[in-house]
Amino acid sequence: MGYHHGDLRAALIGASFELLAEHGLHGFSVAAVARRLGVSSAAPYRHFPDRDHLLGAVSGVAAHDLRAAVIAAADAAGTDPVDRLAAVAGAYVRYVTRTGGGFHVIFAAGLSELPDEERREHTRALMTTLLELAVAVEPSSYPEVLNLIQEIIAVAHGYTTLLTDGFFTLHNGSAEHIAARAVRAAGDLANARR
Amino acid sequence: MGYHHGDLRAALIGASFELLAEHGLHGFSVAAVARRLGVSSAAPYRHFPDRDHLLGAVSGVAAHDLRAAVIAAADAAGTDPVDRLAAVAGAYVRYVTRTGGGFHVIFAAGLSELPDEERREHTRALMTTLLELAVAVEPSSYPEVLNLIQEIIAVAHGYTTLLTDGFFTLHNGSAEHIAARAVRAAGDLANARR
DNA sequence: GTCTATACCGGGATAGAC
DNA sequence: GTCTATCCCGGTATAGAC
Repeated sequence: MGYHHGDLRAALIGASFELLAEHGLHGFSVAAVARRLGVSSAAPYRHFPDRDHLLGAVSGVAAHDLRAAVIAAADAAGTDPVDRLAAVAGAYVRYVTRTGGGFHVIFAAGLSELPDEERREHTRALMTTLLELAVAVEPSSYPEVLNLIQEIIAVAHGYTTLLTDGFFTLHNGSAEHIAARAVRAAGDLANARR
Repeated sequence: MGYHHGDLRAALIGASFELLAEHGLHGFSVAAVARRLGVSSAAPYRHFPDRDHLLGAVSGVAAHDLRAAVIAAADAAGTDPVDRLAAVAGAYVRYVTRTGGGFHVIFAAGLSELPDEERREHTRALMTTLLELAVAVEPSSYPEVLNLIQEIIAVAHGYTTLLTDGFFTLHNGSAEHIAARAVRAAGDLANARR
């Protein structure tokens, strides 16, 4: 076993993302993360009390980084509220296929019990940002705004999971291709609500 | 261990659906299926050579039953092609939340290697039915029709996985509620392509 | 702060009795 | 056709050495 020199805690989170991106939540395990870093299977437990706490830390980083990616994509899309909201779907597909940190990780079962205030704050900020982008399209009642953003999330998440599950053929199955189609579908949904 | 009298093969497939519906693909295992039926963990291997062959049989039944549910929902929706196509999303949400047999099972990794001709035929028939419903909305080029039905599937599958992952609150999270919202979103997508 | 070693568990799969 | 018994593997987690 190699001895890890440096910030093992951060390295564990980074390696967790690699595993999630390559093999999904199913392929994530404390043992596999340790193996990838060349440290013993006991080493992670010096930094995280158990599997869920490591996954919780990953979840917090994912919520934070996904929010940044969403904001960047919206700003790159210009000033039209529909374009900005539709860009969310593209950012989601790209971020999750690249890092594995989607809503199934951010809201993974068992994590809600963790009293991790920093993580809760990141997920809350992410949802607030998404709601703000939706309210710019349809500034009506809160339930309708929530409905709209959930529609956008559903189509983006659906495309992403179908892609990572190998549903699409190689020709139609690049992340860029699917991201573009998710943006188009999200734009259609947003326009229908305007 | 109880001794199973009757059609254990069929019982194994039925118990597999129960497990999938309750705990998802993650909670599916040959041992758990056997436990649920009160038979020994070795008994399933008299009917299926390994885990993937059992899952493959489940996949074939799911494709067949999902197609029937889709056809019934389309017919119940009337004659408007958009309504008929949108009904697909509702049928998908209802069928998968009830049985666990969604596209992630029908196209589960490893199953494509199985030379199960009956299963292949069921999945092919399902896709043909879906394409027929889509082509009635937009009878243009094949790529556009494929694109449309994949959009519908993405939004239906996205809503379903978010629902089973506990993303929605209890108030907004009943299967019927989500199914209705999937139908509305699918209708908007279909209308945008018409 | 990381290692080695270990206990425990659940799942996949097989051998041989009945 | 199903059972009991068993083996192997990988994952979670802990104890104690360094």
